[in-house]
Amino acid sequence: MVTLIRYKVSKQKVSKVIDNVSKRTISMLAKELSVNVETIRFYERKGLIKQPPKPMQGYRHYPKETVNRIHFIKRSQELGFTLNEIEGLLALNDSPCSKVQELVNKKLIAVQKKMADLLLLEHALEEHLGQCQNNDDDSHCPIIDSLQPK
Amino acid sequence: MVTLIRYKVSKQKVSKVIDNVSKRTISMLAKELSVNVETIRFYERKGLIKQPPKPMQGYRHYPKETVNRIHFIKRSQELGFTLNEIEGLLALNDSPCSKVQELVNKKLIAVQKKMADLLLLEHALEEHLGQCQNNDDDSHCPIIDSLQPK
DNA sequence: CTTGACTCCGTACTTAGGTACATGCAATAC
DNA sequence: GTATTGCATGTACCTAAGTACGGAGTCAAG
Repeated sequence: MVTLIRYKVSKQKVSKVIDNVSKRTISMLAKELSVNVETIRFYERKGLIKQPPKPMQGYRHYPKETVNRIHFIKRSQELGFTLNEIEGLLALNDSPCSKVQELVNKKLIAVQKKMADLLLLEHALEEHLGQCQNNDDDSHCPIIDSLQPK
Repeated sequence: MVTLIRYKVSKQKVSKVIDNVSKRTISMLAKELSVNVETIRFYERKGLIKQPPKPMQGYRHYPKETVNRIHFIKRSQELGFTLNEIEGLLALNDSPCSKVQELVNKKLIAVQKKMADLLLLEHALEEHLGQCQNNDDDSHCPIIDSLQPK
């Protein structure tokens, strides 16, 4: 009987059909999410995801839940949140909306501040470049001079 | 004779008058530039400034040149250059203007790219916050949902 | 049955820009 | 003359977000 089943339906196919009970090893999880295996281990060490128990026999396998969780982490990272902040977001799962808004708003303000800084920087760099427009002597650069004291 | 001179002109005053031969120890240098002593040592290790020779007796003293050099470093940092890039800038001291322009222009483009990224981020964050506007249920936040997969 | 690929686990290394500490000696203050 | 700063030197530590490695165990294919 057993051999018959194994003959007809390979483990690979089973894993694709019955998703939440499939043997999703760490490298399969990594591939599914396009992240490095080491990154997953790192998140485990950080406590961002919980490590599934190791069966007496064989390797650990990861539930769909872990996939979702890492997905959440990655999306939040795209929004510019640090892992520490994401830890906070994850803990906020059923928290009042106002709390979440507070965090997101803080991040928004930080982003806006960073942009303002970069705008100043942009102008300063442009001004420096402007000095070179009126410079006939290519062997010496006014930018270097203007970085020198006094 | 010696005592007479020391009586009339204190070491402090001498150090202010004859600047390049004054005994500028590392902590005086640090104070002059408002940087940490450890930072100067770090720059020495990095090769950004050269360590003056240690006299047989007493402590090292630093020439005005080092003051200028660290000044240059700090100004360049304000323009967003990394220490590695500044190493390049310092080497460019008498290089053609076009080379310097190239470096500065590269930095300008990087700054502009970073700003564009942040702008997208800003919109994304604002949009997430917008979802909360139409949310009556403070006990559950739509932002969290929208970070979840599918 | 052996080979190659994968997992597990702990630890170390990476970049950037410093900061801190431990030890020993030098110089200055009182 | 001693106590307190200050310097010299080397090494370790810090954050962030991973990446790499070494050794042992395990699994699957040929």
